[in-house]
Amino acid sequence: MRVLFLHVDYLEYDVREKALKGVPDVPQSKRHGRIEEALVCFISAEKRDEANLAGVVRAAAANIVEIADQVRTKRIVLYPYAHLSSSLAAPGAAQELIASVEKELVGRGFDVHASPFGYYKSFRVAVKGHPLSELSREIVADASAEGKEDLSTAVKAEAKLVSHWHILEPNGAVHHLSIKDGKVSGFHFEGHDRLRRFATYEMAKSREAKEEPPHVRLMRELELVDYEPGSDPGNLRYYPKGRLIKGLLEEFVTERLRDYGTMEVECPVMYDFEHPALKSYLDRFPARQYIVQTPNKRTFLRFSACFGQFLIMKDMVISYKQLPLSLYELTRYSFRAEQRGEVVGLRRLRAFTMPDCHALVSDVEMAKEELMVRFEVAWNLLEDCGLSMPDDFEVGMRVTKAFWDANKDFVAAYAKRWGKPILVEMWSDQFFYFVMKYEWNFVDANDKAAALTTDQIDTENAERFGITFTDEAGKKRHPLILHLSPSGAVERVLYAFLEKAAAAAKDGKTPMLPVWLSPTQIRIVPVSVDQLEFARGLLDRLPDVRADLDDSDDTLGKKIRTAEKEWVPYIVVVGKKEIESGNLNVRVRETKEQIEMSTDALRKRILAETKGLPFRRLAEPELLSARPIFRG
RNA sequence: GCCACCAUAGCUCAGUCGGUAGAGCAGCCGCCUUGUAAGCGGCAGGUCGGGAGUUCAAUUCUCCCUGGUGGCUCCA
Repeated sequence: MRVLFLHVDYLEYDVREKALKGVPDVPQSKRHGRIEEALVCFISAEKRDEANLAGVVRAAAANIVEIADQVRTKRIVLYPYAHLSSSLAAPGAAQELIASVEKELVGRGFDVHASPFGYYKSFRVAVKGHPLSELSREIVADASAEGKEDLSTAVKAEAKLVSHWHILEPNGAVHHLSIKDGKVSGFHFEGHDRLRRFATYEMAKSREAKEEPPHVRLMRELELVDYEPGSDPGNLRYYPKGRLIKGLLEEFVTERLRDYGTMEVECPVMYDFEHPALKSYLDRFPARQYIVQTPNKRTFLRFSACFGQFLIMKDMVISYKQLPLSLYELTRYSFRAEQRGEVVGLRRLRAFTMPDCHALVSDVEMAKEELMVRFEVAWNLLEDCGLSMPDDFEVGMRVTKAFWDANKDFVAAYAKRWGKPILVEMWSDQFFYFVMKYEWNFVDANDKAAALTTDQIDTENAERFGITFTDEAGKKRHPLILHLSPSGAVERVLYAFLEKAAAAAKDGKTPMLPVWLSPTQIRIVPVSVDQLEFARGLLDRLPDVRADLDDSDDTLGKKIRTAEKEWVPYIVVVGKKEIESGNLNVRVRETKEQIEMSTDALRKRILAETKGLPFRRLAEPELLSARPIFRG
């Protein structure tokens, strides 16, 4: 069946003479019609429709309802129109079909007019002209039915996957969880409120009406990151201060991975859809990629560093003596065409920066051992960069039943090392390429969980990509692959810092970033212009920290306020007293106290606080008067 | 992707029952030269997100699009 849709101001027709013999006479009262504000459907029923009239009626009604909803009209005109197809259905079938569609639509509450079938008619029509006002569709019963069938095959397969939820305590105790009316039971969550919220988030998947996550306002107010309407949703712009913070995090994570002993590589961001090794990997997730048309092939943008590194690994010659062996890349970016409604702030992006480190191991024993080595790398990394371990996170561990049964000791040891109860999801079958994975989830004020650190034991991809190593016996074997993102997406680390600061502010504490990430570490504020020159001299004595100078002619109170709004951790006020004494009056954000110390003592204090962490100079000019505003 | 809501100055917002708009902050100029979160005065600043429709007239009403927010769905 073919349908031409017109959204009209009016349609007016006059019935002329019969086009088909044997159609019933039309009474004089029905020989003229005028319908206003309607969706007009010119319909041609086709030969193939006769095979499945009911299916076509259902599909047609669904299409018409969809478009009527879009143009927001309840009035529909069905206008038999034979000229859309060269393979028409028999008149009887066509008539029956249109009548059934009419009945179906009336049943759904639409105001339906059907113009007479089998007559020549003259008509006048006024089409609205907006983009949806003219559409044509080819409606096939089987196609829509088949489409549903395909979808449900995948859905069915996934539905077969049975999840069992548990809480695993550090002492090894296991508690089965169940959920009823959105309430999780089976474990006493006293003292573990965030774990309860995380478990509820994972199991119930339902959330109360909440507001915008606080980090979205903060990331813009602090002139760190912003939306970029000129790109695609989830592709952000970073202002100098945001780039500074992100760059420091990137350097830090990469440095820690090098210390761990990985080998850094760099891979393309786009890959050939038709590459045989990628095809089967991708087939399960066809809708999620960004597509790029190159001059001669269709490619997709990488969603992680996985296959870039796998493609290197499959060409490598590897001995068992070299295992465990790992490759690393900080992807800038990984691209995922996430659903529109899911993209928000720094929590869920379409382009994000992810450290990704894949290790080859010979067997499960080595996998478990190496996974815990990497556990410590990730733990120390997060702790040293300023997050609280394990307080700021909740573990979600996913295992197959087979892995759980065979490695109970290992899983229990993991919970013991973590030091507080963890959530375990157990799957009846291996549905994904891994037998075990864990994530460290940050649970924000809106009870949304975002996974940061994650590691997985992958049993499938070495074979899929043809990655091998030679074992002691001289035989080629497929290794297992660990997939570690030691910090998770760098953007999410910043998200966690901002959400943490917002939560602190809500508790009446002063929100701030760790000193090593603060865009300005020291703000020098002269009491009046008389101290400007002295203040400039101080900048020279603070070469290896981020110190800047408020040289505006605002009042002292105003300059303090400006610095506080920027979350500057140390504010130095210089007036006559300080010039005389040579000591500085330092306002410490964290403790809200004012202390007196020498310039060098302050410098050393900051160097001590940021020891072992990367340093970058100021992202903007050191004189505030020389700085543009990126966002009011 | 679906449903709902939102989009007015750089920022936060008010307003126009259809006759093209206003405040505070920020900016600029001037005065003040300041002791720990907003000194005073003046000036400038808007295709009221974009396109189309209705209308003598649209920022206002209608439709579409874009961007954002919440929920759903999703989350390798």
